Amino acid sequence: MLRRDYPGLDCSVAKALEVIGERWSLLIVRSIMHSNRRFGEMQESLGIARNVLSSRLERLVEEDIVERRAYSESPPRYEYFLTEKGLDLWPALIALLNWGDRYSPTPEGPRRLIVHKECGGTVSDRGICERCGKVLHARDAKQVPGPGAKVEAEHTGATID
Amino acid sequence: MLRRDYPGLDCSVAKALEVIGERWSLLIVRSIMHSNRRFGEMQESLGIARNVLSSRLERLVEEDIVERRAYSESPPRYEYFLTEKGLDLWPALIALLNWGDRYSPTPEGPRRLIVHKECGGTVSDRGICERCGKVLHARDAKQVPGPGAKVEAEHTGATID
DNA sequence: CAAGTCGGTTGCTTGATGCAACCAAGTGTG
DNA sequence: CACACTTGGTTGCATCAAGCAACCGACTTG
Repeated sequence: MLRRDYPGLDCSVAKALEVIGERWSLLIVRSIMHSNRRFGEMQESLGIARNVLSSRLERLVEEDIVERRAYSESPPRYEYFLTEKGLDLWPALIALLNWGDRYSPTPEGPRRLIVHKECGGTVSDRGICERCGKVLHARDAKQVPGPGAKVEAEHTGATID
Repeated sequence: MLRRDYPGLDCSVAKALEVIGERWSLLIVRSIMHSNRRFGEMQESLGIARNVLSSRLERLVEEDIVERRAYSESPPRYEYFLTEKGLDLWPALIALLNWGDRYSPTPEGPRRLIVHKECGGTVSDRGICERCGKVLHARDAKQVPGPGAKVEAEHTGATID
């Protein structure tokens, strides 16, 4: 996106999009949710330009959506984790994922299935377990490959720690 | 956004963002949901450049998210409506709205409240009525100004027809 | 009959994105 | 001990999208 702000718009959707509405931002959040924590992993799995990934991560850290932690001092090496604010984007991602599944389907079926870790039930577009009925959050669910997944699909079975 | 596609990404979130992830697209959908149906209304309420609005609407019509109907033959005048596919973006918008409210709050409280038309209950971030517990869709809810709304807030009390 | 309305389009400038090359500080390999 | 490789970026450049203002065509209103 060009300017990331929507000046004068008194709207919480606009406020949200000012922060995560830039191209790639939500996909980076999703990628970290799927346990791609390192710069190179994200770059490769998303196919994003390195300079753009760098600037997006910087912004996401500024906005307290992502946390950057060193796992090695020398040479300096970093991993990126979602904060609570970042994890709270899960319902929006689930809603978008379901919309994408419904309207850009693969012939074989959903690319991914979201399941409730505790009971194994599938998760609805509202992030609710269809078996036990609980309203779930990011940590309660995991992703498993669905019938429409490509074989070389990135990082299957990921979970949030 | 520059290129609107995310080539090689086997992910329904990416598929969704290819369609509605460009800057302004979701806000245009939201604007039509709030009964801004005409070019000039949307342009003014969003503060978007006219050429950009024009190209976004064209794309949204192509993608069958928005429908363009003439309400006058001569001079040709048009109104834009959401299709079912467009209305199905409601859960994602609600999720983003709630996230925006939580993390970019006004001191006074939410800018907007979403209420269930039928029973008047407030609607949760999952699009569920907090009074009667029903899972709602776009047509079941309406928006009313909340305590954090600016006085000149656009089009209050809008509903979906 | 001049000014306003509506729904755009055109041209120009600015700025974001994509791509490839480069860099720095290590580590592993013969 | 030299040389390639890994990781996590930065830099420079070309291209494409967004913002802005002006214009336009077909009416309608005063």
